Amino acid sequence: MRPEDLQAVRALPLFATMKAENFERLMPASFLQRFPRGVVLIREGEPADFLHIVVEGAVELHAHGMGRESSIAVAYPVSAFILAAVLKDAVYLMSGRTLEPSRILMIPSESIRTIILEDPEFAQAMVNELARSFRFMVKTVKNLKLRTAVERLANYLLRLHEDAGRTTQVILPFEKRMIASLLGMTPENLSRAFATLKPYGVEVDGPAVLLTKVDDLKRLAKPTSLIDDPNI
Amino acid sequence: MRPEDLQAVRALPLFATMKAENFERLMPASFLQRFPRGVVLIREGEPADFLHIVVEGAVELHAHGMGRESSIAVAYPVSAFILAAVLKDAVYLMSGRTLEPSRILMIPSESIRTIILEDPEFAQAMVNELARSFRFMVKTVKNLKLRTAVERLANYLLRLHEDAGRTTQVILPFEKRMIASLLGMTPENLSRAFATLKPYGVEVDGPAVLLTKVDDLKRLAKPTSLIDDPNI
DNA sequence: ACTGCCGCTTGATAAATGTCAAGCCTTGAG
DNA sequence: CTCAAGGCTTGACATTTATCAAGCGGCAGT
Repeated sequence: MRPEDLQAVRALPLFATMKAENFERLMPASFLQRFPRGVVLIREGEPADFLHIVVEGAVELHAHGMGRESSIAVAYPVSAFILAAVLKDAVYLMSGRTLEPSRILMIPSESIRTIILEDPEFAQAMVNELARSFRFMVKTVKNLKLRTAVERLANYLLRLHEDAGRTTQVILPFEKRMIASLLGMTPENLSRAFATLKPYGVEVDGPAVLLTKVDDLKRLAKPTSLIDDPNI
Repeated sequence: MRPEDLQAVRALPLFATMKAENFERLMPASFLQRFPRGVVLIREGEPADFLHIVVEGAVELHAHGMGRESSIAVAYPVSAFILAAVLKDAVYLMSGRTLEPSRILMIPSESIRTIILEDPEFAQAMVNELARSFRFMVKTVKNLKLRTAVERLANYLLRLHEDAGRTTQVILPFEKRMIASLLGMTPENLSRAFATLKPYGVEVDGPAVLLTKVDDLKRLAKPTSLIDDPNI
């Protein structure tokens, strides 16, 4: 790995607190690699030989079953994905595919499991990442079980709106079929959900969406921090 | 806490590996308490002041929203619930209610967060529990997004069948409306799902269910270890 | 510029799921 | 024993969501 990359990795929250000697041990066996868009990094069912960390870009986590496929989440910098599989020395439960050209840090699982036992600060960083991931999944389940498709879309748009600084226009970060899959519906149903939201001030033009009646939309969506706030 | 209880707690996987001195520090501030059935132990949105561990009995974890309610999981001995909230010093994302008379060990969150930094073995135990919980939630999401209600019920029955030692008869562990909520459907829909499974050898008599054509049921349910095996 | 592909939308229809209401059966209290 | 309450089931119906098919429109490659 190049010196400047090493320095950048060392600055990541996951590695900033660990002991220097352990960082020295971890890195030589690791790779920081660039991937183009659309590369499958991991496949569900395979043993978790490496911990993957998104340093740059974005990775879609998705799963298969019953002849269907569904997106579960999108991992952004800087977060580890499939950390739980690595720590349990188990197989991946999800597949991972780059959504954009990305830089991925790959660390041998074995090293992670060794050092986590010896470095409390590193263990603490791993615990934080795991806890964050767990809570994200709980929110995902609540979103799926308590809301209809239209409600999920409305809340998703409101979240984009918040993240964009409450501008009137938000830009959908992915293709619509990807958003449909993330929200647990078919692309056709997403189109119809957008149509349903028109009276609530949602105007779609390709990847751009205007939210002209945010208050009305909120009354419909009933956002709650216990589902929609990524920082809680 | 009584001496024999202390001993039992010390033997739990979560505490068996930690240093004796840290165990001594943890316990005095903790309670091991009996609760009757139906007691609300924690409420979503409240700050996570205590880590709760089910020592005996069972606890339903459920969530509210949009005027609806849904069961997310059931915690059995010996597992911690809401561990992530404690570690992040955040609010609970789920409510917890005893399903049976239960013994619950309550440990101040503050102590957990302190000792996890000092005791690598304890941190490791926490990491294991967190990783297990995370993977459970991933499987829950896959179950919800990839399967229909009938398929979820079929797989649930097959799991009970496995757990019971592949006997022809399985006993539903909860009231049907609770199972319906866990599986993400209404009680009415659960009744109809049972009826749909009749041609696949599923005969219901109150809480007892006969599985007379397990192979047929499996062909319908298509169980996969990546969703249905709790130990993977 | 043409053209084929692909993502998206729309319509028609089907399937899945939820809602409301009624009735059955068990259970527990009086 | 009687009876009320609650859990469960069933029927009728409404709503939500998926499926299938067609067509639109932008975009990349020839």
